[in-house]
Parts: sequence; C-alpha cells; structure tokens
Amino acid sequence: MDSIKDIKSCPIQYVLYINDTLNVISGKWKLPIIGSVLFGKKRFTEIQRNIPKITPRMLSKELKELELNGVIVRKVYDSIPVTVEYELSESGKSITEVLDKMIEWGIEHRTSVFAKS
Amino acid sequence: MDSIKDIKSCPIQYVLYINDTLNVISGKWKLPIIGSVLFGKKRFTEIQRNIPKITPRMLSKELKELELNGVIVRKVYDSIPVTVEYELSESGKSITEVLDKMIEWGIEHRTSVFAKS
DNA sequence: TATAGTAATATACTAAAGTATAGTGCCAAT
DNA sequence: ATTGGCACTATACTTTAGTATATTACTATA
Repeated sequence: MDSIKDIKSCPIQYVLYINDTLNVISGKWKLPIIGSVLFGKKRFTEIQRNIPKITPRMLSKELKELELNGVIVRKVYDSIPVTVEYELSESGKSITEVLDKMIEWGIEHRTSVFAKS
Repeated sequence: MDSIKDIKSCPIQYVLYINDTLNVISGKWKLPIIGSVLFGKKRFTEIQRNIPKITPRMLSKELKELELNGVIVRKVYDSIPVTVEYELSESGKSITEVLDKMIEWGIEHRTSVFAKS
C-alpha cells in the first residue's frame, strides 16, 4: 500500500484516487441525496419530497449507485408494509470533510474572482 | 456575505457552493489538465503530450472553461511564432487543498470498503 | 369498493458530454 | 518547394446522463 505522500507526488495515482472520490459526488443528484440523509436516516419518499424535481427513476438509480459505492446503507425492515430506510455509512459521513473543503475553496475562489472583475 | 458556518448549516447554500467547486474539477479531462500544469506553466502541445488520449478539441474546450472559471491563466507572448502558455492561477493552485482531502478520503474509504468484503 | 400511500421498475425519449477525423494559418528548417 | 511543428477550429458522429410518463405489487384507510 502506498502512503498518502507517495500518492500525492505521483500524478497518475493522484488523478486515479481523486476520481474515486469524484465519482461518489458527481452528477446532478448525488449531493442533494447525500445532503438529504446527512442529518439522519430517511425513507425513499421522504428523500423524494426533499428534492422536489427528482424522478423516482433517478432517485432509485442514484441510491443504488451510492449503496454500491459504500456511501449509503439501505435498510429493509420487515414491518407490514415493508419499510426501507437509507442512511450514510461511516465513510459517507466522513465525506463531509471533503465537502467542507470544497465550500471553503468555493467561497475563497469566488471572492478572488470578484476582486479581479 | 454569509460566513462559512452559516453556509455549512444551510443545505441549499451548501449544495450550491459545493457545485461551484465541483464544476471546476468534474468531467473527464479537467483533473489531468490541472495535474499537467500543477508544477509549472505548459504549452498547448506539451499538455497534449502529457495526456495521450485527449483530442485537441477537448483540450481547447476545457482550457477555455478553466480560464473562464479563473482556474487557469492563458498567456500569449508575441514572439515569432506566437507562444501560448497555460498556468494555474492562485485559486487554481489552492485547489490542491481540496484535491488532497479527496485523496485522503478516497484512500480511507477504499480501505474501509475492502475491510467489509 | 375506491382512493391513496410506499417503494419502486419499465419504456421511450432528449440533452449533454465526449470522440473521430480532417483542416486552417502561421512560421522555420531542409 | 515541401515537410513538419504550433495552436488551434470545424463538422459529424457516438455515448452517457438525465427526463417524461406510465405501471406494478402491496397495504391501509374512508
């Protein structure tokens, strides 16, 4: 296993690992979905109500992908009728660290772009 | 202007600012291009040689977008023949902080996914 | 018995992103 | 005079992402 230092200094590994992370958060709906389950588990229809314009097809597709990527955990309770709940995994929760850095850069970058124009 | 704290606690602003940053780095070629000019200015053909499979159309298109977003600076020298050089802006350089966080998360996430399977 | 909620899936479509291939105008060296 | 490098642009195409709309199987309530 390479150390973080090794990876950061190797342009190829660098891009590969970043893409791993990028795939988890890019696309039109991944962030809104993560945002929706950020403060606790939610059900399919609840998430759908949180994100008014998403279609069930997209929500279903993206949830599956997020589950496959280990970011979201899908829990089925055998109540009658069945209840399905989605929540962030531990990795999913820790992605907020990345998102926070993105917000910080976004704000700084925006002010520096405004300053020049 | 909202404080970083305010933004982080508001889901709508949260997603908007992250998307700002996300737009700068997402797509197939933006990261390889940023990676190519990370350690110093480069010319069009040099970047193209660094990224073997990129077409000039894509390189041109992406460089324009990165320039428009204030991440890359395009410098034209009126030598004969004209020389064009691309380099990261100050904002562009500081995006490495975001990228480093992404690498760290990517590595941790990958190990935690392996651990479970 | 009809209506509505839950958790989706199916089919068909449009729009956005990316690829393939060729060509331009400039100059410099052979 | 031709070949080749530089910095692109143009046109046509394919692939991927996202949308629209309808439908399913189940249950609970009015």
